Amino acid sequence: MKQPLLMIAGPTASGKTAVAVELALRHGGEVVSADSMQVYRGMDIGTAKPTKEEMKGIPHHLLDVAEPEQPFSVADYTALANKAIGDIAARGHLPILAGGTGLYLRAVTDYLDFSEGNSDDSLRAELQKTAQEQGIGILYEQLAQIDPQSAERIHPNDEKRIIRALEVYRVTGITMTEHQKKAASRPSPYDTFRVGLAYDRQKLYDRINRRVTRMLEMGLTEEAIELMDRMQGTSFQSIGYKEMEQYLKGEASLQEAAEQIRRATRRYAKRQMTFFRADPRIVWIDATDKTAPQVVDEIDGLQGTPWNR
RNA sequence: GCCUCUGUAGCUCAGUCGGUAGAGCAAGGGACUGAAAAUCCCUGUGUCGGCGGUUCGAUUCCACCCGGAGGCA
Repeated sequence: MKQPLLMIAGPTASGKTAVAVELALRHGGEVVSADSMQVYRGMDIGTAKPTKEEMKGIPHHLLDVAEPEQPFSVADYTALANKAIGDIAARGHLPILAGGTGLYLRAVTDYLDFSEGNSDDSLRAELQKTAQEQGIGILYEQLAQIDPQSAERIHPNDEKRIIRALEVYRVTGITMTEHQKKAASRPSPYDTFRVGLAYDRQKLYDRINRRVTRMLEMGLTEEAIELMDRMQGTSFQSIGYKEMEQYLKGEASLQEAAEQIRRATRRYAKRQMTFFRADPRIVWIDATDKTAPQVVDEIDGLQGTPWNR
C-alpha cells in the first residue's frame, strides 16, 4: 500500500498557497512547501511566503529550514521533504506537496535519489575555472568522451549541466546516465495525484505586477537591506533581492528595480508553465479569477484523488 | 498660417538608387536529476499612417489628407 500524496503545482501567483490550505482544511492535510526560496529564513516578503493568517492553522513544512548564507539544493530538499511526508502520514494526515519549484516537486514525487552525496564543491569550482579560462567546449568534449549519452542530451553551452555531469563521474566513477538509470528503477513509495493550477496568461501577469507593488508597500526594500550581506549563493538567486541591490547601490531607480522584478517574475512564471506542461500526469484546473474554495470544489470532484478513488 | 523634419514589429529605430522589410529591447516556444526564482536553446510576430496617382510592380517616387516634433510668425 503506497502512501497517498497530493501534489499542487502552478506558476507563481496562481493561488497555490490558498488552495493547498483549503484542501488541507477539508481533508485533514498538512502542507509540504516545494519552493526553493521559501526555505530561507527571513526571506518572507520577497518570496511571498505564506503568513500565519494565510496558513489558517494548517502546519506548513519546509519553510524556514535554512539560513540565507547556507547553500541549499534539491538533495537537501528531498531528504527533508520525504521525512516530513513520513511524519505527516504517521499522524494519519494527508501530505499536500505544494509549490512552484518544478525540480523539487519532481524529485519528491518521482522519488529521485540524491542520497549518495556525490557532489564536490571544490571540484566544481575547479571545473568552473577551467571553463572560464579555456572555454566550455573543452569540458563538453570531455563529457562526450566519458558519457556520450549525457553529452547528446545537454547543450554544448549549458555550462552548469556539463559541469555537474563531469562532477558526478569524477566523484563516483559512474556516469550521470547510469545514475539516472539506477534512480529511475527505484520504486516510489508514493501514490501521487498531481494537480496543476492553470491561469490565464495576461491575468496572471497582471497579478504578478500588482503583487510586486504590494511587496514594495509591505517593505521589500527594508527586508532586502536587512538580508543583503547575508544572502549568498543559492539564496541570492531569488528574484526580488538581486534587483533591489541595484537600487540600494544607486545603480537603478526604485521604479526601474520594481520593473526588473516584475519582468523577471513574469519570465519565471513562463518557465514554470513550460516545465509543468511537459508532465502528462498533471491534471489541470483553471484557477483564473476563482476563489480557493471554488478551485478546491473542482479538485474534490476529480477521479483518482486520495479521497475519491 | 508658412517652412522644415517625421510617421516602418508591443517599444526605440535602421532599410529598400521601385521587386511586399530587419536590429536591439520586449514577447512567444522549448529543455531541465545536487545552484532550478538558477542555467541553456530556438523563434520576427508587420494592412511599412490614410486615400489616390505614375508604374508590369509602390513601404520606397508624386499629390492630397491625418497624426507627431521643431522653426518662422
